[in-house]
Amino acid sequence: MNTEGTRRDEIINTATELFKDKGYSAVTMRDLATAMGMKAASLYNHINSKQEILKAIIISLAEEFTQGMDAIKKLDQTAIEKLKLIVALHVDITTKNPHGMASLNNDWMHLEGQLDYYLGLRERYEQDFVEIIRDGISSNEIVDTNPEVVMFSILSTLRSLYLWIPKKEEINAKALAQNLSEVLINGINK
Amino acid sequence: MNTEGTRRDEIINTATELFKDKGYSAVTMRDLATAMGMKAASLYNHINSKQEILKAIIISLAEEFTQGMDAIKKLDQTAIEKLKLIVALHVDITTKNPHGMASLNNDWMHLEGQLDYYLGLRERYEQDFVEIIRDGISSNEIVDTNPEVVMFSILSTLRSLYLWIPKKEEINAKALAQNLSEVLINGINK
DNA sequence: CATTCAAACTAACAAGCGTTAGTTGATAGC
DNA sequence: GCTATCAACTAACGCTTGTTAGTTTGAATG
Repeated sequence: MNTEGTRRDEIINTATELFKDKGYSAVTMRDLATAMGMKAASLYNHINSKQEILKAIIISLAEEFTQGMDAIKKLDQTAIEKLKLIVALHVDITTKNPHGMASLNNDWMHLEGQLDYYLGLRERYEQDFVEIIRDGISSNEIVDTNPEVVMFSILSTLRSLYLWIPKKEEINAKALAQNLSEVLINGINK
Repeated sequence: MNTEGTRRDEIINTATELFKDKGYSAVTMRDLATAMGMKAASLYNHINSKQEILKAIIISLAEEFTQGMDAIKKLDQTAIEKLKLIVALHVDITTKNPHGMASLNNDWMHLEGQLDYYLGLRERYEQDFVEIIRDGISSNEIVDTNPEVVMFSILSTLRSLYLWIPKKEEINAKALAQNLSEVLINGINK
């Protein structure tokens, strides 16, 4: 029963920073230790394994998305409105932790014990997403195209936000979400 | 002056396959050798280093994109028409080598000697891309939004195609490019 | 002052890494 | 049949990897 380790959190934050640059596999415990200003062995006073760090970064983010989607799909809203909320969800989570999103996107396959759990969350998320699009097509809100192509197109953009948000600090989350929704939903054709 | 090594090509193709699953850093020369049905040392009869394999995968793809963009930007066409050609370019290259596209997207930072060259090509590509969008806004073809947001949105989708194309064999390249252009340009709002 | 405790340290481990050197056996050209 | 070439092999190298064990330090608590 402690105050839940600030030192452990610092290690995880530093690791997140390093993982986004070179990926999980290319970052060594000695790299991480150097970045923390200590020796590699000392890291093990705070964490149990390298693997545990990756899990801490990825799983909490994945669960945050699942939770957000669960809330959105229960709402009594139009499909288009739900899509806008999904865009806002991604912008929000990514703004708070863009480097962690790099690991989520690129290093999930190096999860060992939690790989199946992660894949389950992801599949469920994509199913919920495509379901909202199908509803929108049925209700005549959304143009009648392949719903998987639509989801893929939107989700690819949202998943890449982590690459882009850190470069654009002038724009705030709300404005970006609105701008992005506009482009993704209404297109760019005049 | 030989027939330019089919065996070397097989190694590179096999490596491409392995890299897309686990990334460059997590694939060992012994993994690659096992997948080729030989011992690690034997690989060096055909290639000079692990690094050289990565370079062979990534640089040729990057140059193909540069070449495609150079051709498109010289054309006397509307901006929207040029965007459709860019979509087709990505669908085309990705369909021919989806696994290589995984390395291009995820392992470029592990290029050593050619990193600067690669980054130069990428920057030029993105500049050409955003220039086409700016032209489209000036000529009143494209809605007046932040051109970087537009480029980012489209390019993210195109760069993620490699994840998606291998799962959708029923759809052909031409139909996919058309479908995607429709969604990206005209949006999904009815 | 004595004790406790967190958080750093040194030293070392077995395993795995990319790569090199030198060798072998099969195939093709003279 | 001799020779050259190709593509595999065995054996080993020096280094790096994640991780463990045991120790030291300095600050807080009684």
